Amino acid sequence: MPSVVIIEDDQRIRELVTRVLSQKGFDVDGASTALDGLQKIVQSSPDVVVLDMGLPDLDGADLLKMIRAITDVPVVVATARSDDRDVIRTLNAGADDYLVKPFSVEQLEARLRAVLRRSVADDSGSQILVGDLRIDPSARTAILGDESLQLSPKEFDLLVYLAKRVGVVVSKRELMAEVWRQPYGGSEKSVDVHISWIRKKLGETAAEPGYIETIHGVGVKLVEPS
Amino acid sequence: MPSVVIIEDDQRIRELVTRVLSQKGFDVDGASTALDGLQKIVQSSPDVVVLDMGLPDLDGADLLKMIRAITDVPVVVATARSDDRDVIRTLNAGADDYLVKPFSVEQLEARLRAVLRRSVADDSGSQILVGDLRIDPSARTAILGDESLQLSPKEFDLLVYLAKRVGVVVSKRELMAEVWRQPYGGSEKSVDVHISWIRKKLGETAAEPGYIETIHGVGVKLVEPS
DNA sequence: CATCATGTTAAGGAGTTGCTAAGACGATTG
DNA sequence: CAATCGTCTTAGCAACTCCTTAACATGATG
Repeated sequence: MPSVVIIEDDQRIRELVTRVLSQKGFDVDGASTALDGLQKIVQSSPDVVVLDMGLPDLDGADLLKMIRAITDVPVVVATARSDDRDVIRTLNAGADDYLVKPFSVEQLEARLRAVLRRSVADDSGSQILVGDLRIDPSARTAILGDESLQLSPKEFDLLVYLAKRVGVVVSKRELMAEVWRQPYGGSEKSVDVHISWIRKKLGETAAEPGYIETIHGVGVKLVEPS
Repeated sequence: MPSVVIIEDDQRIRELVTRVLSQKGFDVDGASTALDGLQKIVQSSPDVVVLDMGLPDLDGADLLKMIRAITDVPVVVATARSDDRDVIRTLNAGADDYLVKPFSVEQLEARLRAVLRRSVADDSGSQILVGDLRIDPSARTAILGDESLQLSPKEFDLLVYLAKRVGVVVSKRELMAEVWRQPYGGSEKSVDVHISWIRKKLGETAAEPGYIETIHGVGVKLVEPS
């Protein structure tokens, strides 16, 4: 079930959209202010965001920039102005699609589904090689030597994130933000546990590191084993 | 001209700081609420942010995390509490420096310039070479000849700080402020101990210096061994 | 030579990490 | 609709690392 956060100050519109989209099989969360919306996005990592540009407390373009800075979540913008330059500027600011008010909920649904389809498809990239480790992000496979590794989703994402930065120390904070998509709040203990699991599957331990090295008080890095 | 965003709800303090810092050559932008502050940060990408932790509309720590999630802009935090654990928690939450209220604008200016200096010097891209010593800040590795050095976090940070200023004498006070992040008091004895440990790992002593030289009564410097 | 700054080592405690196990949660299946 | 499976999170404890402090030694300075 795709999840949506809708940021819209007009209560009637918000409730209407929420009700109809819920019926259509979306998991909808509403916010009436920019700050509330930001928080909800961070907390629930929705699949798509609907953003009204005419919020009373903050310029819509600024909020869009903030959202873009935090996540790559697709954003569908609803605007009252139909000005061409405005639309272009909005799309340049990082919106994935737009709607001109007043819009029907059916229109909105169509846009949402289009955006969701697009975001599923866009996984590009080639293989990553580190030592005897071969990782294919788009196929979601990891092969060590000639043995295929059975990694859980999070384990795989974590390994890919490290593999894209071979030799560079990455902090747990960064991992929470980038892999877990929880820029704040989240406990960083999960990182330790997942690292431990990956190490086990790679046939190594923290005491006898091969690919994954811990830098005490700083983070971890993936390296070619020596 | 360095630009500053100051987030502070007390109008008198905000205006005072704004006026004085403007005279000193800063481009100052004030915000009285968390949301306004976030907006200004996104809009103007300042060189540094001054954040009062005692905002009425949002917990300071939360706002700090949000700022951290959005940008890497340095943040100097002003707090009313001088509690040690509090300070530590604040720095861990991503603050780059802190001030205890009430503070003079001169103190603030000094902290700002320190932070700015740090972020300019933060050329973390490349390696640093001194004699047979090769230091890579992003991988957090230090190699002497062909032997990898096992340095603790503080030892590494200290060595990097010295290595970025080869041949320049650095005082212990400066090291306490810049490496230990304790601009005020604080025993400087730890510096001696850490220097000693680094020397040992570099295979030298104070009596037979190689890379690290002491200038009695002044400080230490890193040099190419002769 | 008296005094002060620095050098070095050792020990304690605070904090971090590693790893196992148990619960929570959702998806899948019979 | 219950049972099962896979996954993620949390809790907890052991092991470990690191930093500080203290204490004493050594060296510099006037």
